[in-house]
Amino acid sequence: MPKLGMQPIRRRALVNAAIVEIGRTGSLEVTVSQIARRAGMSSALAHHYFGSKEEMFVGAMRHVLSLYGAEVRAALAGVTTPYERLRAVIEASFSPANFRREAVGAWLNFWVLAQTVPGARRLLAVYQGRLRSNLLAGLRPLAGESAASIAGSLGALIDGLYLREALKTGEPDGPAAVAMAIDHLETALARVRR
Amino acid sequence: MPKLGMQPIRRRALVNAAIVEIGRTGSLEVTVSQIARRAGMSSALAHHYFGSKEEMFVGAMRHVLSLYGAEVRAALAGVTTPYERLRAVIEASFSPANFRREAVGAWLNFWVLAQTVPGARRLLAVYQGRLRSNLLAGLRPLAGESAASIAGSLGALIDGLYLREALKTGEPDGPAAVAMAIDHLETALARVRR
Amino acid sequence: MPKLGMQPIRRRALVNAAIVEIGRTGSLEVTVSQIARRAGMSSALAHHYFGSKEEMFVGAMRHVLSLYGAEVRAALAGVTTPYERLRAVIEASFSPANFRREAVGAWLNFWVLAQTVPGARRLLAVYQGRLRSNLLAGLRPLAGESAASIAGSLGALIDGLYLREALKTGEPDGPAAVAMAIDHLETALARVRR
Amino acid sequence: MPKLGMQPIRRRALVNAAIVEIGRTGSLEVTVSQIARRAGMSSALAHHYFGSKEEMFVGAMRHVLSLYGAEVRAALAGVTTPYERLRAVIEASFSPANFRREAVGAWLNFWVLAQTVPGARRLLAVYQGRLRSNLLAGLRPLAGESAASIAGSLGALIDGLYLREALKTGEPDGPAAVAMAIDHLETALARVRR
DNA sequence: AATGAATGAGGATTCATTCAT
DNA sequence: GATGAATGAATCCTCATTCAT
Repeated sequence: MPKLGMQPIRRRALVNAAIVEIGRTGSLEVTVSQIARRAGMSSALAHHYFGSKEEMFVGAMRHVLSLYGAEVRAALAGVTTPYERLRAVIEASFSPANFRREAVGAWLNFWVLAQTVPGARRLLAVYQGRLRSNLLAGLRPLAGESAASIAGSLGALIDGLYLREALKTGEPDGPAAVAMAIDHLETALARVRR
Repeated sequence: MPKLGMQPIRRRALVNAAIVEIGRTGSLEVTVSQIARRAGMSSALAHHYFGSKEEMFVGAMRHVLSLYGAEVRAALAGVTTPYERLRAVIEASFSPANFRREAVGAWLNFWVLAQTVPGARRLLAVYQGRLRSNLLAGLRPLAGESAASIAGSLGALIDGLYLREALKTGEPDGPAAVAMAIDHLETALARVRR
Repeated sequence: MPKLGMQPIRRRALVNAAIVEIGRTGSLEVTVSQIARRAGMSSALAHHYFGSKEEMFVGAMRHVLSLYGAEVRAALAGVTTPYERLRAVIEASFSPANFRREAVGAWLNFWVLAQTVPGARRLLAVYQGRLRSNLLAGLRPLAGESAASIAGSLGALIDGLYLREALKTGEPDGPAAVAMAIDHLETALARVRR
Repeated sequence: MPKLGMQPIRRRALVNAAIVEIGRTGSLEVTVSQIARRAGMSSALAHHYFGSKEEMFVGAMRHVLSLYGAEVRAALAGVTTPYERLRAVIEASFSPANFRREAVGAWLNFWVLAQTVPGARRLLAVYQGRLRSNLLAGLRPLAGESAASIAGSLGALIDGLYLREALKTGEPDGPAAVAMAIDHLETALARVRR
């Protein structure tokens, strides 16, 4: 009987390598060979486990999103008040696990991918939907009918902060981003309360 | 008797064609031949006038930014109060000329380009700098020492609104984007005033 | 306790699968994996039992020829007159066992294979030799010195009928082919007799 | 103004090279590079002028058929009696121009190609149709209602002679093939007349 | 000014084959 | 006996770029 169960190991290795390579070069113009080399295997094997370069990219995107999703879920676990919920969502967005150099660098490229590849588009829609509903859940008790509009601007602000981070040099500054988002949130809530 | 002054005409045609093609496909993976064909000339001529594909892309980016710059300048011409200045900057960002389907679709790709191509990076930095200083000029009289922070979040929000527009289907909704940015601005100012 | 005598079973399965796949696709551009899958085993096992793809093809060819040979032998068993012998050979050529869709589709490809692979060439030569000697054995008593020439044209006609069948759609029509070959034979004999 | 009118020259060179290579190796497993090299150009240029390997093959097939067609037309030009017409068709089939080593070697592969590629299938059908109608035109006056059946067997015989030639070593023997086909024809006609 | 002609370099993908288990 | 794992080698095709005219 042969060595078994390599598939998940290889796929994970490829997905990670893809994220690193995309993040490093800041571009989807990465060759399968590069990714495979970084993942420690031949490009033929990469195709064996993923079928195509595109599917590898979508797999990488899915992985980034699942990391993000896990982070959010974990942060929401210990939450009791609506405000805490909002804070948790925002902090998870800029947590060190997600707001890493590579991940942010890859993230921008995933937006581009979503313009072309339906699978990627779907994933992005799921992400946006979850972010929105998480924000709404926290905002409704605090902002009432203004919740939807605040969720919209807060979501756009978060995306914008990611975008700007992708262009900066040096490591991303998560706390600063959190501070800016929280400030936006509090300012909006303060106005509603009056 | 050679035709005179073809250069600017050809370059403009190519730049426009590049923007359309990038916007249409949502990707930088556009061939020089595609662009040249749309511009009504051979790909050899495209190279003659631009030297390389990359320079064509940078040219396209520069054109988009110069359109934006002109729009802003025009809007600022008739302005007297700081608040009007802020409003003008925001409205120019989402004016029909800039906030077109193609331009927005191309814009996201220019961010990606900036990760790889120094010339593109520089252009993007110039854009960000101008936006920031324009916002600051309007904010300082109204928000004092909070001006910098508000300029930061407002700029990020504007970028985020562009980003989100790139994924939506259908024509961009400029007025809605303006409304959201203005709302953010007024909320922030309201808080400072108290 | 290893399973005993798997080799002939596996080989037969592969040979049949190869014939089906070649016949089905009408081409030698069939992958070992396809054949192995149809034979219900891994491609590695296919190599274990056949050493190489080429040998599998030659094995498939040999099988088709041995089926044909058996058919001829059986038909010749109950034969008494030279004319019956000729008729038997012709009918065996277009018997339902040989003149099946797949077999005919594969057959054309075996001719191509024979251009490249010496083993296949030898097999084809053996087939042609047998056909010729079988025809001659029946023709000599009936046509004397014309036997050789009639055997030649009759053989070419049979091959031609196979060839044409390979391009037609729908199931091969054995009886029609037999009728045409018999007609050729009888016409030739009639002329000789006079 | 650039060098002009290369297209037909290049295409012809490629078509000839393809025929030679297919005939030489006796297989469609010929690389585009091989063909291009023999035609004296890069493989990229071959793709430029033909789009794909398959189209090159179909082009080669079309060329062989057009040569054959021209030969037949020329031979039919000086014909007056039905019998001369038949003789001309047969002789053209085995004329030195068509019955060359390479062309015959390639011919068998075109039959294989026709199993897979619709364009090739169509060409083959056209060839068969023309051959048949040419034979019928000569046979009807001589054989009346037997014309159809004789055309069928004569056509199959011609194809079979080609097929057999493809496997022989050494140069094809046109006259021998002609003799065999003519003999078949005359035998068939002799029988009808009685 | 303009373009058809031409190519080198590269890249995704496939596949026969080998090997460790 | 059997197979998942793995790869080297090859192949088609694309494309930015250059050049002669």
